[in-house]
Amino acid sequence: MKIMLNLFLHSPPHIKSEPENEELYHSPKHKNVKQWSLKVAKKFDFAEDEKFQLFFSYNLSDIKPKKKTKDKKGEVRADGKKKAKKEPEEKWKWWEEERYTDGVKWKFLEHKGPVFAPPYEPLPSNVKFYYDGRPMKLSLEAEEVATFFAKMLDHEYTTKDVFRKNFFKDWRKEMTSEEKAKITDLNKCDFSEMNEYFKAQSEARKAMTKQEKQKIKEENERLLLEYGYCVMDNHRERIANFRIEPPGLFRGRGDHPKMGMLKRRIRPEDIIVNCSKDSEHPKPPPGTKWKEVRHDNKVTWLVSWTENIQGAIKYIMLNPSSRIKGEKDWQKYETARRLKKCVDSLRAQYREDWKSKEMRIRQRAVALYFIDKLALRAGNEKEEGETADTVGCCSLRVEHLNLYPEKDGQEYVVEFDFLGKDSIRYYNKVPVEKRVFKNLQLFMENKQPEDDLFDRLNTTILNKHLQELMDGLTAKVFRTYNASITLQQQLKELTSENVSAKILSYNRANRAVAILCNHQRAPPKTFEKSMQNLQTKIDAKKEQLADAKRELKSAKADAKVRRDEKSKKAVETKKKAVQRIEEQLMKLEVQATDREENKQIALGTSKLNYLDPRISVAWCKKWGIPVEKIYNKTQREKFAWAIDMADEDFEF
DNA sequence: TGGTCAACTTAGTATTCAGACT
DNA sequence: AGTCTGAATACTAAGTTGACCA
Repeated sequence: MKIMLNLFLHSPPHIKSEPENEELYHSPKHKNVKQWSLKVAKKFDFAEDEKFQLFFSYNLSDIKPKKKTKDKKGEVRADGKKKAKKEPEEKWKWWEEERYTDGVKWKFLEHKGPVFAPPYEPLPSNVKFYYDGRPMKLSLEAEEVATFFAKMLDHEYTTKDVFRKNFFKDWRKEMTSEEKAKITDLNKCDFSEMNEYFKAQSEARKAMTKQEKQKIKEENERLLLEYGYCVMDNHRERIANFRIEPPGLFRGRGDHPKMGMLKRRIRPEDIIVNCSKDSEHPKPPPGTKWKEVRHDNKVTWLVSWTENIQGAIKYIMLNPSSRIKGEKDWQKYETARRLKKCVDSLRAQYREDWKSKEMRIRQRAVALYFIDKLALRAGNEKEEGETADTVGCCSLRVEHLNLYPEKDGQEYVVEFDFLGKDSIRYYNKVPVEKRVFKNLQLFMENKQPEDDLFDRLNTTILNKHLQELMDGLTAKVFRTYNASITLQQQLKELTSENVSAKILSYNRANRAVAILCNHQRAPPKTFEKSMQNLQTKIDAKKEQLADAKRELKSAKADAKVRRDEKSKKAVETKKKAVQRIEEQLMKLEVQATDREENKQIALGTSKLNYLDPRISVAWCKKWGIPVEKIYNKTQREKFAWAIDMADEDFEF
């Protein structure tokens, strides 16, 4: 199994040092061997995953069950013979294999560990920091933190009080006692020279020659090849995030009390490595140690560390295309489909519960109604002052809704206005059933605006209840279910004739879901401009159309006078031209509509996380639309299981 | 019963890339 | 070839859920 690596380890011929100024901070050990073996690989044009094998102790083709026998690696390479071009290797269909049942996530796991952030590079001496108008040389530690702030100067974050306060407090912790004594007021700090330096740097980066850019690209590819994959149970799998988050200033979303705090640098001593006992364990950089190496095959992560802002654990895990993520995703949609089967009786049940004598049951039932009807999130309690003040269903407060017995010609209207996940505003006016309305009035009676709406309910209680109604049912299943069923229904309703119109319909259906789930985005910075460009195009096209019509008219007149074949033909040609231009115009207008409607709506999140991909795949197959029109490469990789297994009859 | 922690999914935004346009 | 733009990807914050413990 370890043939390859050993072979190379024993006989590296003159190990030419790698090109200078290469950023090899991440792969300090063995680099020459790897460097060399990579060169060999390139020279001989080995297939990609053969290159990959150079880095691992594990020889995939020895164990891959389905692969036809290939020649033994060792021999081929030993004599340096060029291999036949790899035939496109068939993709592993994990969805056709048996799954683990007992909570075991894998039997074998080998990887190379994380890639650390590059070390801090001190500023050149001509780039100065000024305090109170006078230049001041900072210690390395203080300087590094100062650069984090300097880089953000153009961002409005740095104008916020909380951000500045948190930053300054953490910055001072990094200062020497002299610096601390001197630097007492952030307002007297002048980072502008540093800021300009970084701007110049990024300009310089943009202005690099092709060659230089190419070199960086190649280095990144090499890094990806070595650190970007692991071996899990006989298969090479892509890792999602193999780089450790670099230090910097914490940027929370919304009104976050911790914005501006220093996110500290992660060292090997902070890292817990998870892999199998019998794998080749990743090595920490020379002179360092891992915090711990464990072998827990009941979890999916490869590396973890504790972050210092919230004390949360961060993980390195696999890509969505991996078996371990794919199975879970598939399972999620199967749970949602089971909900479909029982949702009617479940709805009947909570409607009954609106009448319950018990307050807790009424609250539970009304909350569930919101989760079902409005696709609200569960809404866990959060620690006050630790995070932005956001809520979900169970954590709604009285101040987040207004009740209108009658509004805009509708009865029993509830107006929601609150900040949800990521501090995205949820605003909605919905007519509800009378019983719900009465219940809400009751829940809000004698309460202050900042009191909980559902004071007898939390997510634990709700999910316990749901679990009793259906195995595997939790609040978030409703979001998945409602999103997917909405897509399916909309696709049935909206579909139209030609391909581009169909794709517009698909986007519309997708958009209906995004609106349901309140997936918003900031309007792109270039939005107005790009709309304008499109409008210019449309105007030009209109003019072109007018011209074409004029020409057609005169051709007709001409034909009337001349009455010969040639002029008749000319009329036909002009007619065609008008038609063609009309179509083009329509297409542009459709595009403009699509874009306008999408201004503040993000389709990606629902597409990636809520819509059963089999619905989309089935739709594509039914209408002969290439799946590439709907899913890009990454998405096709993530949804490979669905693309392979769904036929046009698939019903969610 | 409530609090904490761990593990995992979901989320918007910043950055990079690629290809259309000039 | 250089620039501009939208799409793809990278990044990492912010949720949900369930287990465990007192």
